[in-house]
Formats: sequence, structure tokens, C-alpha cells
Amino acid sequence: MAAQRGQRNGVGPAAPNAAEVTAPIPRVAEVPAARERARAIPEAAVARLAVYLRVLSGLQEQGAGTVSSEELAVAAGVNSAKLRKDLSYIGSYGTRGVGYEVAVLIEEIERILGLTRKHSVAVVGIGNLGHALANYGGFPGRGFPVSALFDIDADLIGVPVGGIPVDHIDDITRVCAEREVSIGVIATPPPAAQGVCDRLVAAGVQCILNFAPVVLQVPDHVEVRKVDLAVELQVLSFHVARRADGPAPASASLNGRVDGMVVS
Amino acid sequence: MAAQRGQRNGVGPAAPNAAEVTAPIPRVAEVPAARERARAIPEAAVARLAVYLRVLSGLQEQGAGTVSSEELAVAAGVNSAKLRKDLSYIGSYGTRGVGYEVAVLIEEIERILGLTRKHSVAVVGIGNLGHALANYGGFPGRGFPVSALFDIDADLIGVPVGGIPVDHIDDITRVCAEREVSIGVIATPPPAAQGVCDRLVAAGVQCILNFAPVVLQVPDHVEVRKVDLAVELQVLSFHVARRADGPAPASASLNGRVDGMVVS
DNA sequence: GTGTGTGAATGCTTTCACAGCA
DNA sequence: TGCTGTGAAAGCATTCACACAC
Repeated sequence: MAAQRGQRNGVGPAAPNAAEVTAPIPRVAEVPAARERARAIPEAAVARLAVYLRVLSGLQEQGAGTVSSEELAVAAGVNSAKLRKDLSYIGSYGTRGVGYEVAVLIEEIERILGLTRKHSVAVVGIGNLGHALANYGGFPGRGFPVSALFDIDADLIGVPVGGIPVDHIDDITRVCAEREVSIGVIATPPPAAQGVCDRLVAAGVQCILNFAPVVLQVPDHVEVRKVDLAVELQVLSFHVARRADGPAPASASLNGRVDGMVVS
Repeated sequence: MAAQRGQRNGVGPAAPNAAEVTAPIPRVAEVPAARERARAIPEAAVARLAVYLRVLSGLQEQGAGTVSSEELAVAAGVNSAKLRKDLSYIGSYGTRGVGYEVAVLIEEIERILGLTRKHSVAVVGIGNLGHALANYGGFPGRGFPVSALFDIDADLIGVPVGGIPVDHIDDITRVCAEREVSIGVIATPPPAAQGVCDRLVAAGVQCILNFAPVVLQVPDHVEVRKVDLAVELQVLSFHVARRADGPAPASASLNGRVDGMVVS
């Protein structure tokens, strides 16, 4: 009966499935809890908040104390209206006529994104890509320590990659429990992906990042995001093709529309 | 003045930016050209077409001659209405009461996605990730041969990775022209990404796949898609957090909503 | 009967534009 | 005066539901 949901995000449906789960649920009994608010943030906005966070960190390192929505928007590649709307989902932390305090914004976004917790990551499939991922060591932006590696190849078991010894995939349940893994990364060949996914789910992992070019079937409570190289390249290919036979030469440079914004 | 657009896709705004560029442009003078149609396909649908294509290839290998929208939809992780709508963007290739011929659909999707052409890929930044990408060799699903590698590290120049010798980044214009590179992949450290991007653009590359956690500024005619690990993980983190303090335990297993579909 | 193709309806997301506050 | 915060409008994407073709 395995219920199935569209896979969110990314590289695959690089663009699609924005909403799906984040629909502002009416919540019959108004729960007072402070961050029940989190419920109302559209998925599309969540992904952008992560981008704003990175830009803000950069600004902070440069010693910036405040930013305006316009500045931040330009740096993040969105328009300022969208940025303000996104920030409004997490609260009102700006000062009219002035802008936002960088430190405050960083703190609030981190809180909303749950970055105050640590999230242990397990990488399954230590091939080309798995190796590269394991070696990122600590994973982007810290807060995501890689704490377990799995493979099925006997020659790899015990070999340390990026400082972590590889475990056999049969030990996945035990090891994930011991190391409190909350995010599983699948970097196996396609045929193995669904099986690995099932094992991760059985081991209690509820968030999965899938690099295998396969549509995973998971139960409702598991969150999957995917990174799909082939899809990315094919979408780019589509644009190449569109360009080649599509636009009348004259309008070619005009039809990008003004969807970003003009940087002064 | 560098105009700037929201970056499409993915792993970053894993979900967002669905529309942006694909807006069905009214096209004043009805161009008769067969595949002017391509213009009208929403970006979100394009990404899904790539997924359908992969599923169809699998079906074909298994010897399937036809599929119904329902079967294909389940395999691709979407609902059948969406699938039919997506397919309708490329034409009417189904037979009512029967389904779609697998071979026909494959051919049509490949044509729309521009997979009848070959698209040479250049990878810039041969570190951890660049290595892994170069070694994919031929890149996912073929049709995307990696034909150039670049780095700035003198020790790497001339060393073959995945069969291709690494060139110095200063030769990017010449090499890209010689090998007719149409897609550039950026796998450099963040600080180098914008510079590399500018060079690729200067070299005439109009499609870029960006793995660096940086918002690239590009001219209007260049298409960028990004794969952003940090954003992916943070979106997952958000869901972990939402789960932890959000839902009343009782409804926990219900609030996934029926957004996928029930598989029989 | 069966399953496609599609207009119409719904629901998100983005954009606009301005009230309100520092 | 300047910039945030946000209702309202516009634009897309998804879903529904049914006419139509086989």
C-alpha cells in the first residue's frame, strides 16, 4: 500500500513541488506554541531562507551590522519584495527606515531552520560520489557532521574515509541508532537505492537526500529531497535547444523578462 | 549593470523558482515552426519530463510496448493528471483507451529536451567533487560527454582524470571553443565560483550547472541551475525541527496529506 | 468500457503598491 | 524621508472531472 508522494525539490524536478507539504494548515485549535509559525512557511521560502542565511554570514564576516532588504535581495539573487515576504514568515525583525540587524536575522533563520540542533548524517554508498561527500568533512556550513558511512563492498569495510571508517550496510540499524543519525544520504548505484532507502527508513531515519537517479517510494512521514544530475543536464539541454530553434533572433536578448531585478 | 535573475531550480531553492522563465510567451506573430511549442512548456514540467524519460527507458528495457498514464505516473512518483498534462505540452501521442507507446514517448521527449544533439560538458575545479563528476565518464545517461577539465592548480595540469587531461583555467576560452563546450559545470571553492562563471560566459558557454554555494550573477541569456548541498540539508533540518516541536502527536501520521497518491 | 486530452477550478507563489513606523 | 511589513492583485502550477476517441 506504500503511499507515495511527489519528491520535493531539486535537482530533479529542479523546480517543482514547491508546496506539497507546507500548505498553511488551518490547525483547528490555535496552538500557542511560539514556533507553530513554522508550519506556515512555504517550502519555496524555506529553501530561500537557507540562501539568505549564507549571504548574511558573509556579510557578518565583512563586519556589516545591518542590511536593507534591497541589499540582501541583490546578494541573494531575488527581488526585495520576495525577500521581505520570506522574512515576514519568520517574524518582524526589521526596523523601518533602517533595515535588518544581520546578527538578529542570522539567529532567527538558524532557529527556524533547526540549525541549533546538530544533525548527524550517514552516507550510504562510498563510490565516487560517496567519497567526495564524506570528504567534505562536517558537510557544508557545519552543524551536519558526517558520522557514519556504509557500503556493501567487503574491501571497503573498516577503511576510513574522511576520518570515518566504513561500516557494512547490514549494520545500518544498529549504527544509525548508536550515532543518532537523522539524515541519510544515498549515493549508491540506482539499483541499490530503493533497498537502501527502505533500510534507512527501517532504521528510523526520517530525512533522506537522494543522489541516485531513481524515484524513491517512502512512507508519508519520511522527507525526501533529491539531487539528480541527469535531470539538471537535461533541463539545460532543453534550454539550449529552445534557443537554437526557438526565438526570432531579434527578440533573443529581450525575452529573459525582468524577473530578476536590475542591479542599479 | 549586470542584470540578474533568480537562479532556477534545485538543490538550492530546491523547490522554488518554478516558473520564472518559462512563462508562456504570447508571441505576437504566430510562428508556425513545429517546435515553437517548446516555448510553452513550464519549467517544472520540463524537469519532470526528464524523469519520465528515465522511467520509460527502464520500461523499454523490460520489454514494455505501451504504458498507461497511471502506470507511468506511479513509477515516476506523480499523479496521473499531472503526468497527462505534462505530456500534453509536447503533443498528443497517446491512444485513448490504450495508453502511450513507450518508444514513441521516448523519442518525443528526447526531441523536446534536445537530447538528439550532443552536449559537451566542461568541469571546472578538479577537487573532491570535480573528480567524482569527471569520473562519471560520459555523465549520466550519455549524450553529455565530459570533454574538458579545468583547474588552477599547476600540479593538476596535464594529469588525466577519467581519461581527460586537466587544462589550466587560463586556456578556458580556447579549449571550450575547440571542443564546442555547451555546458559548464562549476565545482570550485566558493570564492572562485563567480570568476570562473564569468570566464565561462566570456568563452561563450550559455548553460551552467553550479555546485558552488554561491549565488552567481550572470547576464540574461545565460541559463544557470544550481545544486546546493547546504540548502538541501538545511531544508531537511527544517523538517526535522518542524516535526520535533510542531504537530500534536495524535495527528502526526495524518498530516502528510494525500498529496501523492495511493498506490492501489 | 477504458484511458487520453483538456477546459475549468483551485491553491500557491510572486509581485505590486502602499500604509505605517522609525 | 526611507524602508519594512503586508493586504490585495496577478501569475503559475496542480488537480478535477468529463467529453471524446478507440
